[in-house]
Amino acid sequence: MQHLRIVDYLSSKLHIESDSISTLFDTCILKEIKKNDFLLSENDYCKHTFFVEKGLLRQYSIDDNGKEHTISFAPENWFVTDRESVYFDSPSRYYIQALEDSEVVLIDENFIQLLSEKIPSFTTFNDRLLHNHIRHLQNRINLLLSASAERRYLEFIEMYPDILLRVPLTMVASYLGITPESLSRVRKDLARKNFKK
Amino acid sequence: MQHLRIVDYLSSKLHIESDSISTLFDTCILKEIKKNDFLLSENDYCKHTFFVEKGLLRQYSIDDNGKEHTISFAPENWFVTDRESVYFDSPSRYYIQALEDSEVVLIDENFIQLLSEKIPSFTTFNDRLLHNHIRHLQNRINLLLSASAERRYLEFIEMYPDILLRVPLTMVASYLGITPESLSRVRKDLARKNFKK
DNA sequence: CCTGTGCATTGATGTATGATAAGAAGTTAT
DNA sequence: ATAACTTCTTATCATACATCAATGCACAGG
Repeated sequence: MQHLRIVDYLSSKLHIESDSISTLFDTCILKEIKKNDFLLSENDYCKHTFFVEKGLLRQYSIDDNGKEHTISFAPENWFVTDRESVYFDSPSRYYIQALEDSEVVLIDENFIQLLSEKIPSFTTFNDRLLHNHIRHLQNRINLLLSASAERRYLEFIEMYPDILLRVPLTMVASYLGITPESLSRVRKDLARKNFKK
Repeated sequence: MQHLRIVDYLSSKLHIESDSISTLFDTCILKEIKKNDFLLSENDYCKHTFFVEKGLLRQYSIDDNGKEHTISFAPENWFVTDRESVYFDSPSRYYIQALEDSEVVLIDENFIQLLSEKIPSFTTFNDRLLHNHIRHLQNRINLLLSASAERRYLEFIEMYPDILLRVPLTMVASYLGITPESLSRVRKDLARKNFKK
């Protein structure tokens, strides 16, 4: 099998030799997906965690008025999944779509089980992932409760400067909870302020 | 030691006899705290998970303008903590305060370790708690992104009918991300609509 | 009993953001 | 190269929600 980024990623995070885990991934499925194709749709039962080898994914919901709301972006070396659907075996409320031609490693519960057995530190790492996720979600809630559109945008570019350059502003707006038009105005204001200084 | 709700709670969740875990809690600290007192303040390092035996707690942040934003409410039989601070050993951005005279069990990392060793199913339970937390946070983000103040309020009363009756509306408003005045108007509108029907 | 304090409500007014529409600029397909 | 899309911006108008200020109530403490 070809060389996988996830092997390097895990070997660095788990502080182990990449050789020692490389073979574990021989059975893993590497899936290529074209721009705009879906890995998950609403009402699907999500069965995998996706690790992004290449490309960029977006997770989003669609509300009663047909509007999209971005839950997260996932570039290279990121995990993305609908934990609610996987863990509680419930129909998903989200879509996961490729924003660029991408490659993902499909990781199911059995494989997680395998990793946990073969690599003792993997359990700890997994736990860390969960806590990181919680930290991130809680921080985002706090921002949505307390910060203006402008401040949220500024935090976004600070946190994800790379992503800003790869996705349409429409989707950034839907991540921030505002319309594309509002984001356009926010950017205009910021540009003006920076010019004045 | 007196009888603890957390023992019943865990014995029911873990499907084990309460007698078999009761003694584990002999070393646990049961703390009484008065209304308006704090279990955690901003910049503290949170060292415990709190289990609410009695009373009601609130977790909230204060923004740059001095406004409070409620992160969560915790009534009897709930766990509350700042996972970010505990897990990543970082100064907390939140306050945890008693809204009523309360009693909480203090659970530190050592005790979690002990429970994991003595009760095999506890690890699974703990994992479930984390996933539940994530599910809850993600759903809330989705609501903040997509729903009006009215809809968020309706979801709140559906989800936490009991809490609505125990906390000032000001705090409900700060949970929903609106001002008390706006909440008052939302409620007025709803009352009018229901009357018309 | 009075008085202070906190909470909810209401009205008047202000503002940030939404809705709609249209055009400019960049991108993709034929 | 032209057409057909997307994306982004701008303008106008509309609205949800915020802000500010005042009032009424309930209730706790002296």
